[in-house]
Amino acid sequence: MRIGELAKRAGTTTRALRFYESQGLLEAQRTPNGYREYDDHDLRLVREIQSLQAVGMSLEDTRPFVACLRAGHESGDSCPDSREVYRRKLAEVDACLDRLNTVREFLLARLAFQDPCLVAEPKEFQCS
Amino acid sequence: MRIGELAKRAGTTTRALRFYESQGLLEAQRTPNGYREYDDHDLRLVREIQSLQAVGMSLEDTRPFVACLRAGHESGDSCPDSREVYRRKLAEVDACLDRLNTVREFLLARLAFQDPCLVAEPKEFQCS
DNA sequence: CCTTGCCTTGACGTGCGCGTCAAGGTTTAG
DNA sequence: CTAAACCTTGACGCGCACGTCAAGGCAAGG
Repeated sequence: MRIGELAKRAGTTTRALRFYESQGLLEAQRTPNGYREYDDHDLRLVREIQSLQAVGMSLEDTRPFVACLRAGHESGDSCPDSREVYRRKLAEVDACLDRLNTVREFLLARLAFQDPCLVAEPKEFQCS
Repeated sequence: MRIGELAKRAGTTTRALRFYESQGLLEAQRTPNGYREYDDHDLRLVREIQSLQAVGMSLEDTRPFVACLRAGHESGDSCPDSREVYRRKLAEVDACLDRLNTVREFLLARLAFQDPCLVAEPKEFQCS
């Protein structure tokens, strides 16, 4: 399939696919006229990238997963480097959760302090 | 005081202060030679901006607080617009917390699935 | 032959909060 | 007189993941 169809199947854009290629994440065969030609394996790679991005990973983070699939593994996360990314990301997420909880408490305290009626009517917190 | 001293007192840079001015967040008197001249009230404004940024607010978010202080209020969050920003930010934080918790569970599930020994030795989760 | 719709590379734009020169003017210490 | 340490405006850079145009080549339908 050509780049337009791959984009359609993966639910992305041709621009994104060309960008992945420029970053060395995706390779493509070329037809005699210079068009990129992809197969189902490439679609698999793109979907791997997308699902990882969906959980907040950068394109750099996806490299080990793509390499793992390229190496012939069934899933992109069955290689040590990929799992290391998982662990690092988990640590980042935990740190972010801690921070956000602190921020949340700060905001709640400020709102409560400034607007005592909200303490009496916590309904405001749920509906807006 | 001039811009360098204000920056030093606030623990920021002259570039940041000039940027705030370009965004209409900070105003400055000018001495005859064109130098910016600030007073303690301006230092207060800068500190307000910084403390809000520290909890993840954008410069746009800080506008109502600055305006509130300019209007003569004791604290920047004693005006309706400021409290509205607090509430909006709280909603964003809550949404972000939900999302991060989902991501966290995804990562934990993946790590557990791929690396069963981590289930037996959760020590890995704490020390790296 | 012409239009339509695909494809190519290249290059600049986006948002945000400044950092980092560039090229100069001012003030103060020695 | 000169050097150091301030100050001024202006303009480009950064990171990230592309979006968006530009200018053109290729293939198929009518």
